[in-house]
Amino acid sequence: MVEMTGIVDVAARAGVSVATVSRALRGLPGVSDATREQIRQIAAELGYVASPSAAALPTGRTGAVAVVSPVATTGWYFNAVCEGAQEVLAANGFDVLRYDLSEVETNRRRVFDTQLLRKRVDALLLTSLPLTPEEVEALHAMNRPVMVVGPIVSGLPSVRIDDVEVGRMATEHLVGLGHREIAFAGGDPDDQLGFPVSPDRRIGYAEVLREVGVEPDPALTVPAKFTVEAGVAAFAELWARDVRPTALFAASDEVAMGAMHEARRHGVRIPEDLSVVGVDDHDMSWLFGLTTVAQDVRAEGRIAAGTLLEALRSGIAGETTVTTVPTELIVRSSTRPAGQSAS
Amino acid sequence: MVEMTGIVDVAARAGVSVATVSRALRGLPGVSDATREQIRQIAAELGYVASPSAAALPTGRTGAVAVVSPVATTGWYFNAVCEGAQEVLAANGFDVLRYDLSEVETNRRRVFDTQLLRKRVDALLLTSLPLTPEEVEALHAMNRPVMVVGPIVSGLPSVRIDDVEVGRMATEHLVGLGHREIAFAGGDPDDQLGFPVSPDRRIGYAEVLREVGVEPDPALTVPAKFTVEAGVAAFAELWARDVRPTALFAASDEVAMGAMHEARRHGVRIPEDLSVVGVDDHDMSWLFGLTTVAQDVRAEGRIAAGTLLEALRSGIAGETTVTTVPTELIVRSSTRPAGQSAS
DNA sequence: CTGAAAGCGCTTACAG
DNA sequence: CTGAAAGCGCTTACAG
Repeated sequence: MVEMTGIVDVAARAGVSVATVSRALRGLPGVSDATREQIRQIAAELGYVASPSAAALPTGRTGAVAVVSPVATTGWYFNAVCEGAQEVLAANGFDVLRYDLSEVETNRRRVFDTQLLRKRVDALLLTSLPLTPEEVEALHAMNRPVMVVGPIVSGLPSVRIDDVEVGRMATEHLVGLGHREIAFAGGDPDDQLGFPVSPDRRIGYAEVLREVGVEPDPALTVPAKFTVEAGVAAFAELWARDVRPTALFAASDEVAMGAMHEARRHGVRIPEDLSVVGVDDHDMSWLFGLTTVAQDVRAEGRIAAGTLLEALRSGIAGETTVTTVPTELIVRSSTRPAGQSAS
Repeated sequence: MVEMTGIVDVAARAGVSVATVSRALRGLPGVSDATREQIRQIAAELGYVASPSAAALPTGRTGAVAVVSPVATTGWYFNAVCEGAQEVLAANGFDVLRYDLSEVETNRRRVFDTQLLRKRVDALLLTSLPLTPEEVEALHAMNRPVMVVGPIVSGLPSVRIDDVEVGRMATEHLVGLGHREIAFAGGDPDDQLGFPVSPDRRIGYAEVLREVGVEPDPALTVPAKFTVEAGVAAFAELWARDVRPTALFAASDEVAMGAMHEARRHGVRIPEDLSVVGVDDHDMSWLFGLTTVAQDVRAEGRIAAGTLLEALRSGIAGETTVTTVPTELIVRSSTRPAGQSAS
């Protein structure tokens, strides 16, 4: 092992005890300004940095927070949350440990092994993760601040958007353009956990349709996870059902992108033959001219991280509050008034 | 602090010393099978997991590796590398700490503060990071395994693709289609560090052009960082120069996407008026029908992580070897023979 | 095969 | 304002 300057080196060089060095460097009271300044100088010269492992032992604080997300593949959304969180965490000297739950079984056990994670991080940030009641229980037992970004999870504080409202905004836009035969693509048929995001968006969609006197047609609803591939499959399914809606509300931009791609493959022009609205304002959505209900995912990550830091600082577990951040309709070129099929 | 079962609890319950528990659980020799099995059982019952911080102190091993990437914004590529790396790292029980170098000045200092990082992680994985000689020096001084994914960095082992060959493949494809006026978009004009990726791709491009008797025209080369926005700007620049190439080789798919978008805005049809080739096979490239020189970025991350684990396991610093992974041309609909402008 | 004990590098009452 | 000392939860020679 190469020389690693430790606290004793600094203490020796400064002619004080390690206790004083520890207090001085961490800004604790009870150190004269002169001494503190001198110690700082020496620490800087020596390039001394306290070992997080060593500091974690007596304090129980690791200086790290975990960001847990499902299936790495789903990509953009989770990375954006993580980027936002990481931004504020790093600025506050915290490390971030990323846990991706790809192989469902294995990794889930690992992540929610309270012992494991509790010894590793001071707080947890979960992104759009379906959780069982037992898992929520385990998280509480961890006795560490937890935030979830995405859905409301009973018993856990979260940062989210109003998904029903999202569904309303998208559908109102389409309805306002005169569309009445509007398909909905979203919802994971394999979801056993009642993950509410897509269902809520669908509720908003259904509400608005009924408000204009249209009963939502089950034949116009197709399931789709939050991926481009699911969007492709969703449109294919609609097409196979022989329904020909004039508009499509996709539960996410990625779903919308896939659906648009598949639609074009069938000779359906967008927006001439089909108007499409997505959700998220994915980084690439503007390239597709995609109209979307935008959310600031990175900001959500930042807010969640900030709340976590606050809880850590105050030592208070934090209320189980739900912070709802605003969304905004961004109209681009994938939507247009109904009945204008002839360009 | 809530009850955290520690090694003493397990030892007490098993009626053995903590030393034996430590050895048994880590699979070290010198423990009878019966004892080991019993200890395992008890540890499982109690949900005991060794504290990484506590274990790190005597061993100097944190069980974590850092994945360092520049500017979070550049997105896809770095996330893909990280996903690949994380996959193998997590499978081997390692945590991954992500460091994004967004605010250049500040974070760079932070990350390359050898003391800081050395006390935090056992190994380092750098993605496409321009490094100064001093930084390479600092990395060596850290005395920890380091791998870089992307460019060859003198003195550091890396996993990369043959960028000159990439340039050749893309250009040969276009030349083979009969194109001779081929633009190149790539290279960061602000780069002070001689980051070789784009320049190498350009070398391959120039080589192939010369081989068919065409002297590369400086007017057909425009700078572009690896972003969609840069691609937009690059095409705009070409357009402003009043050059009208029949094909464009973009240094990355994101650049290509931006360029295609801007081209269409100017009424340039793809591929009728302009053939476009990118590099990477970005997750979304197929949606654009983009012809590209594909690389398996996640695999590169996996390989780099595997090498790191091997170095950690063997204790050997590892050769400064360069692993070159293959690339493959994927032809889609953004390229077509020259001179077929009339559709 | 197993244990007692020192030590890893910090932090934190407790004294002074 | 400052220091001596115990302790955080492990690992690892060293004995036996």
